[in-house]
Amino acid sequence: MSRLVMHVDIDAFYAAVEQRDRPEWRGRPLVVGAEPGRRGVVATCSYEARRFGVHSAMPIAEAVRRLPAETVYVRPDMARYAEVSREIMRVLGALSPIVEPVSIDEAYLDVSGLERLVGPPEVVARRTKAAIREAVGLTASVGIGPNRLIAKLASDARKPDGLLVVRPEEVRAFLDPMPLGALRGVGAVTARRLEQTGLRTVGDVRARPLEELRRRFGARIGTQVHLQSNGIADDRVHPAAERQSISKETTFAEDVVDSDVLRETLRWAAQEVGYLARHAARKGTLVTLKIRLHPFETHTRSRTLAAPTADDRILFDTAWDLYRADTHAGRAVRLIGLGLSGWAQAPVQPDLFADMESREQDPADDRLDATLDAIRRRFGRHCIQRGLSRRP
DNA sequence: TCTGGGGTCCTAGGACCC
DNA sequence: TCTGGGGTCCTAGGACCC
Repeated sequence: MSRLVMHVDIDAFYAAVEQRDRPEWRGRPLVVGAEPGRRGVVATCSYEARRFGVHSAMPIAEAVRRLPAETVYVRPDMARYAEVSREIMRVLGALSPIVEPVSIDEAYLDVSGLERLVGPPEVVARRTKAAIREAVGLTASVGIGPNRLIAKLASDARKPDGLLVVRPEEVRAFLDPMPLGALRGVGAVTARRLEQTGLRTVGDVRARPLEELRRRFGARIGTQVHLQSNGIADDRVHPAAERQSISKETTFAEDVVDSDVLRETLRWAAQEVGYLARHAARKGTLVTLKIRLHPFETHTRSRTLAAPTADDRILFDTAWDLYRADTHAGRAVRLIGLGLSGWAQAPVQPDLFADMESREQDPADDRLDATLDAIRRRFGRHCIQRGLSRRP
């Protein structure tokens, strides 16, 4: 029996919450993000704003230039969004016992067993959308497919308020026309590299031999794009994984040279990180200082401690020491912050193969297993690390 | 145009050990 | 005097995701 994965994504989440709670903002361009006139970017914007070409991660100054005067700008209210998110995840938990939240407004669900209980995938998807709308008054886009990749692309394909089910026999036709950036792990840099060799769509990648892709782009990326272009991806859904690190950083309104300001900012970050770590019942051994210098040059400096800690004072002393010892000390600083990781008793992360080999054999896994076996035979047992699996 | 903040994972060189 | 091979840890940087 093949698995059925559903991806749920709330449309323009932060902006939708704001418009839901302030009716006078509905129907108007709305931006949630940095304050206009200061440094920062758009976190999310309403669909009315997207019509002007504005999108997430766009510098706020550029958004202001593009948007009309009646645009509403609001700062994010994370506590409120988190509350709405918890309610949405609760609703999803009532639909399937296997829910994996991937961010504040997105989740994967294993809906394999729901056919007999609820009905065909389309019905499951419609019910999900209706339940979310009823519970929190927001619209969601929902995609269902044989694995995470296809489910995610299916939910993206009909946004906003979308619904799409892609069946196994439809996967290739669905994927082939997509741009390379649709594949997981292919961002701007990799997409450019792929395009330089004449590859433009997922179908183009699928038409190339695996060996060539591996030779040109490296074992990891080559194998990943090959598998994905054939519609092969992780179909497992697991409950939330543990956090691997906790960090706090801030960008100054203007670049800072005053070391007192840097020191006190680092002290604040250490207190925040220490507090969060203690509340997560975590102690870490790796302290990482992050600085971004003028104009936009990022560096990290880290130190492994002899004993795990969640102590503000130790975090601050370590980070400040790293800063003072750094050759860049004294230059104008745009951003400073620190992180803590390397938890005591770190959870073991099985790699993709280990997990697949220990898994109970399922006839529907044959195609995936055959492909992986072939790759293993040709390139050695350890040629694929984690990578298609985004969570332990 | 001028680039947030919070994360994950991978790579690669050097140290160090056997 | 010149020089193994494998494994793991540490550190810095970078691609990518939401």
